[in-house]
Amino acid sequence: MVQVIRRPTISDVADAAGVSKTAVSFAFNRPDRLAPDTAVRIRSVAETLGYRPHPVARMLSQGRTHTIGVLTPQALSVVFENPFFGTFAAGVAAAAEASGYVLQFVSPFRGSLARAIGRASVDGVVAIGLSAHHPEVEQIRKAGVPMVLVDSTALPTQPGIDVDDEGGARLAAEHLIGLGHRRLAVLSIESSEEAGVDDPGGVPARRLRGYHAALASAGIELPDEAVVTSPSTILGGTAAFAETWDSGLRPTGVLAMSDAIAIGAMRAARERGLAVPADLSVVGFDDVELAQFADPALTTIHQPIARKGEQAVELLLGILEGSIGLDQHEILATRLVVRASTGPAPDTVRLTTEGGASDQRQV
Amino acid sequence: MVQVIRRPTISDVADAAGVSKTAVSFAFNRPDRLAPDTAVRIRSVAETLGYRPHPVARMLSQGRTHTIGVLTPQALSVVFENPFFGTFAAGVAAAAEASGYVLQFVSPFRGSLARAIGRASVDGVVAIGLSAHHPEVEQIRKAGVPMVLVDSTALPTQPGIDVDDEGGARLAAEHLIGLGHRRLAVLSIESSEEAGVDDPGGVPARRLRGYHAALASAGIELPDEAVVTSPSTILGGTAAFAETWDSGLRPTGVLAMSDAIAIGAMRAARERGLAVPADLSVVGFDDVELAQFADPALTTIHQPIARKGEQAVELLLGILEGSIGLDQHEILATRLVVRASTGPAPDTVRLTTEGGASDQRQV
DNA sequence: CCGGTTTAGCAAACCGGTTTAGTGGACCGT
DNA sequence: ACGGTCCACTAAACCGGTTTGCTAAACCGG
Repeated sequence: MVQVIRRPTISDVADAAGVSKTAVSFAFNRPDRLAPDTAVRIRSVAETLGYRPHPVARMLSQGRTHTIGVLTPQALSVVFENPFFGTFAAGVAAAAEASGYVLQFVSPFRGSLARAIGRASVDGVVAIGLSAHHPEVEQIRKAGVPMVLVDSTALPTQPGIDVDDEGGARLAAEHLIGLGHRRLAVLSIESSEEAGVDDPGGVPARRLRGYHAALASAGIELPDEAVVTSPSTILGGTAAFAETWDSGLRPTGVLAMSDAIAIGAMRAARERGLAVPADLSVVGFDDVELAQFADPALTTIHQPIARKGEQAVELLLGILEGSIGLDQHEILATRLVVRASTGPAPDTVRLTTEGGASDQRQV
Repeated sequence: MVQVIRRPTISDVADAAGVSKTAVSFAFNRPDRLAPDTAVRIRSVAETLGYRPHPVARMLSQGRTHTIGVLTPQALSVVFENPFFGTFAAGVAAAAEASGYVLQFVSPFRGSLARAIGRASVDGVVAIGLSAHHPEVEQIRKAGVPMVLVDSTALPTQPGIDVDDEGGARLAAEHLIGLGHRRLAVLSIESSEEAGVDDPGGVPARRLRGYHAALASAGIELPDEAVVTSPSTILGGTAAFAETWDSGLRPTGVLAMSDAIAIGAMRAARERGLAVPADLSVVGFDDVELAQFADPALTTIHQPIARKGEQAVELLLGILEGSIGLDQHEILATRLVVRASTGPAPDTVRLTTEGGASDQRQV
């Protein structure tokens, strides 16, 4: 009912032009194998008939779909709400579009990513935030689908793209330490997968190591209760800082593992009468677009989010055409971006400057 | 080279189980047509062989892809950066996932959407922000691909989902008028397509009509130079307000056609020493997540962005299975959400309250 | 004028499933 | 013992392209 007029097939064109199916196929794909004027004639017949090669049929016979899948460990309905993912997807899309590839998003189907992959018609896959030790990764690899892991553990036999999370985290902590902060709190993020929370190769663990490294070499202690984990959202950050503060901790600096959490934390701080950065310094992570528009503008660790997406598909396409080995692994640099949410520690202020931060409530 | 181990086909399973291809197909799709134990046996053989039906082959023979396309008039690399689109996509994804459909995003290929659709393997399409008068819409319809237009002109023969832009805009304007504002500026958005800027059915035109309607019935004039258009981004809003203010206009209220523009305008206002809402009231449009986290929290017109996406695919799926006619068109409600970015007009303040807004700089 | 090479185009196999139209045997009532 | 149903399963056609191997004609130099 829906499709009244049958779409013309290659046979229709062949008949109308008085040639074989082969000739029509050649007219589109290998014009050099036809006399020039024949090719032109066939194409014009095809045009008047409104013929378009059926993409699915073409996929089947060529054995390639010209589609790359983006694998997410969470449902798409949650993942698309995340601006970080949006930027990553934009990068993926840019590279895919440039190479004429189409994008398909793949999320767990009835609880299983492997099942979902089986239903997807893709040449290869870019997986974001999927732990390399995830049990399904092995299944997918066995299924023979080339895959690039982004933000995952570096695995020798598995191509991947990462950023220098540990180095970035260290920069963040060193920045606060350099400003005189000694009492710090870490607002950690939940790993996107259930099992991965304490995956030693996961992003949260890597960032935590970076924080620890900087603190250790400055001889600063980070008590366990000063590390609290929450979902990487503004509300999550608000709740996490509230929990920290209300439990009696009085940090002068906050190391947040995402910008969303950092912004939420600033909100909670303001609600408690704290001024940022006069009373509390906050440094985020990721440098999403929003970070520069926050109030105050957020000091954070920049990572090339979109670039990660581009690199991932470039790597994947290289693997698909066989020009790149499977052991390729790239680590992109992170850097500190100082904006307005960090400043000298309150204690230090009294010693070095005078005035400045007005409303100090130290404990 | 890449795919060393050939993926098992239905014939492999048939041979291994000593049955016909048909039987294997039935074992998966119509178990009732097989003796129960045979079906079980076949499935277990398939399992041990690691057989998964080839999705592309299945698409070809069934004539359905179980994929719905999301059509965007701009490149995906720009569209994914837009939080509004992210929320819309989340809604689309929620409905698609619930029905077991896969998502494919389709953007112009070599400048043409029709070309892109021709390359896409989808059962139907949800188009966002595509003018119904766009020349390509007709091409796509002729191609026989069912399509639901979102945020487009209502066309009698074309199913669509819209929100009450005009009514929402009127609410926004009435809100400011009710607060005593008389000198207003409108920050308009560029239509997503080049041609559509002055499409009388487009979203910007509809919202502008709503503003005008409210102003007209209050007897307030809106000079042409008080309507300025910019891209729907924070920076766009900053620039637009700057342009307005620096050209000598001194509005006490701003009607922004998107939240991003509103937030940008607040930023520009603050840079000029204006306090929001004491000196300037700003009302946005859309109610994206960010609106509630802006400082001050943004008064805006709420529209059900994600719900629009859900409705669109529900409508599309209904059309695909033939249970819904092609003339269906839904208009979702909008409503005013009052937060902290609007308040009494400065002039009025002196008359009705005393004190309150401190730092008034009227001209 | 002749054997060898190129050129232009075609028939048929193939990709991996689904679906239609049977087929042979078991079971049934009479 | 016999015609009719049912049941369990299969052979072959089909979806709409691409690709391989081949043939007949045109072209070539000697």
